[in-house]
Amino acid sequence: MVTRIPAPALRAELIAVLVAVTDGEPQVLTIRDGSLLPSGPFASADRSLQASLRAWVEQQTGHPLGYVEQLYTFADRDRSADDTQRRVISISYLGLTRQALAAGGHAASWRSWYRYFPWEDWRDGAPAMIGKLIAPRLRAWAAAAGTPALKRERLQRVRVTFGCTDVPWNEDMVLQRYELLFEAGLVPEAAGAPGTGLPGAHMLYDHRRILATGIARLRAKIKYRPVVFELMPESFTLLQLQRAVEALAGQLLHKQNFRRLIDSQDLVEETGELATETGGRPAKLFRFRQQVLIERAIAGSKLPLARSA
Amino acid sequence: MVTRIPAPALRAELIAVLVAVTDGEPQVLTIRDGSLLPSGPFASADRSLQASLRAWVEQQTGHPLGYVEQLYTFADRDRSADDTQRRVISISYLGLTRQALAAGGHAASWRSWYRYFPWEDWRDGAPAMIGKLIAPRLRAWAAAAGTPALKRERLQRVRVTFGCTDVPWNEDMVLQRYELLFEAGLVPEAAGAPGTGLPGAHMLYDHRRILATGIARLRAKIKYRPVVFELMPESFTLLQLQRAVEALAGQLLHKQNFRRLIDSQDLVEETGELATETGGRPAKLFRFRQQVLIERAIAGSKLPLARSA
DNA sequence: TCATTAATGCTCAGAACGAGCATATCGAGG
DNA sequence: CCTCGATATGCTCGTTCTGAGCATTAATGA
Repeated sequence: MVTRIPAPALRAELIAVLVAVTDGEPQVLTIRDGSLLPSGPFASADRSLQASLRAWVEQQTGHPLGYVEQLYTFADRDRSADDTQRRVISISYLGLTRQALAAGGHAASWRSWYRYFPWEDWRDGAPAMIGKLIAPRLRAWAAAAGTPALKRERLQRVRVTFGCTDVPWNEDMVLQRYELLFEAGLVPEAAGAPGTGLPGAHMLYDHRRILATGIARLRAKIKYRPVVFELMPESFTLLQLQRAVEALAGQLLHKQNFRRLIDSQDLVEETGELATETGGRPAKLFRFRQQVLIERAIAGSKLPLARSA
Repeated sequence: MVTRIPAPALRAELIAVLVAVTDGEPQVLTIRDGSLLPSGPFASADRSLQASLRAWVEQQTGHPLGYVEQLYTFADRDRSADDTQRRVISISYLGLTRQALAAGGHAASWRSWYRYFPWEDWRDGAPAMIGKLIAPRLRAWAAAAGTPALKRERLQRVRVTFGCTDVPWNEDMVLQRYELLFEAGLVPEAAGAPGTGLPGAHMLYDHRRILATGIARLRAKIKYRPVVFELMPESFTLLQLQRAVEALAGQLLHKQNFRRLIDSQDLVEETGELATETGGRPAKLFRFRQQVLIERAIAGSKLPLARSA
């Protein structure tokens, strides 16, 4: 069972989905004009994977990473083909950071993640493109299935992932939706499908899939772990906090319920100061109670979803 | 940013946490007299990681893997030290299988996972060892802290992870508990801590930690995904299903509420037959409605926890 | 027949949640 | 000064979810 045959040589690379929220937009760090996620070799020196990622990101972007979480590991044939098809193990991470700075070094830049997944942004209601473009094409793809059984299954999947009819929209299924589009040949990344004019920028290799994985993970996580605060400045108003959550979830929340939930969980405390920026009545400023991270490793910053504002 | 420096050679290994439930006991596949999880090299051939794992497990154990999910990837110095400290990337997986068979090949054997984590089994109430052995030692460790602040933080962590006093027991924190014991030097795996007589079998390297990760993941998962069924035979009674969930969660459930939940979710359908084995009134047999996996990728087989039977 | 073991049906109270109404406070513009 | 626009904040209501317990039914075996 423990076969200690020396396996063929591999190399490992780290791929990062770095997220920030600025001005109510969820941003992701990209390179090469937005066509790639930042990635680097695993510096075998003596660091762990995570430390290696941290060091490398901080060196590149110039500011510290808050929360870091492993996303997924996969192994493909080496894409750079520098060798004779050496295997590369890609280990992807999700990282949250407080501010989208100028992004130090080279050609790195922050982009709204809805640039890559415009259909995921429901903050202004259901995006028209779903009903007008995506759904028809997906149905056409389903209709083109070989057998009736396969056709039914495809339709089912379209219904479940893209909702719209009887099934409600589920903001967590980012990856499933992307994979469905991929399978249906509706994204340029799919082999033999030269970009069928669907809105949304694509990426090279499978980087858009990795981004989808990161978004999905983050959207799921904010519901039961207080990770949003990793993306907030030191002090903030409850509305800013709500806007950040909404940006990530791609959905608007019911303001009063959001507040009820936040303070029923003792997640924040008043700083005593007020913010007097935006038109209306000044809002109290809050800060995250770091304590809760120790008090309960569970926490749970669930977010109350609503249909409209 | 995309530095294409050929990284030093590595090797990759797959480590599996294979779980089955037999006779109401959660079992995990081990080798070497229970001291290791099964692991194998990543066959670089042309398979993906997951396919590689599947093939290798099925070849070794002789029966198919149901559900497979990646756990975690980490990189340590090569433990086997076959080379000059070549790095090894360990990719761990959680796999669910239907029956704990004789476990084909070599010295593989199934063991109850509570053999390694006896304090995690609360089906007969709070294990006495927690109050009598674990808690006192952890408190002693906390008391030995350098500064008062550190001491308070340690006590806090003990309270949160092991519950008992005001904080209720949380069955998901398997990993946190193990790591706490590790940090406190109460498990033989910790360097310089030659087994301080705590109950629970240990494993070599970090395999017990990996097992803890797998258990934690599975305990969390059964609450929102219908994965229990991967562990059940074709048809089963509701009580058998409940016992399986209880075995995994390490907690007893309220029978009526469990049933209410199960059928409110349309997870199962009657086969029409009855089971007439155990003493009492014969129970209806059910089977899992495979349909739900397509109907809603969400599903959610939450489990209602209760204090007692 | 009766004790035992389960399966099953039903109720109830409290918590959680979605949704909406109403009021309070600010700045800016007439 | 007063009103409007914009936001903060307080409170209520009905529904659903959930934990917990009571009661009844249906089989087996001594």
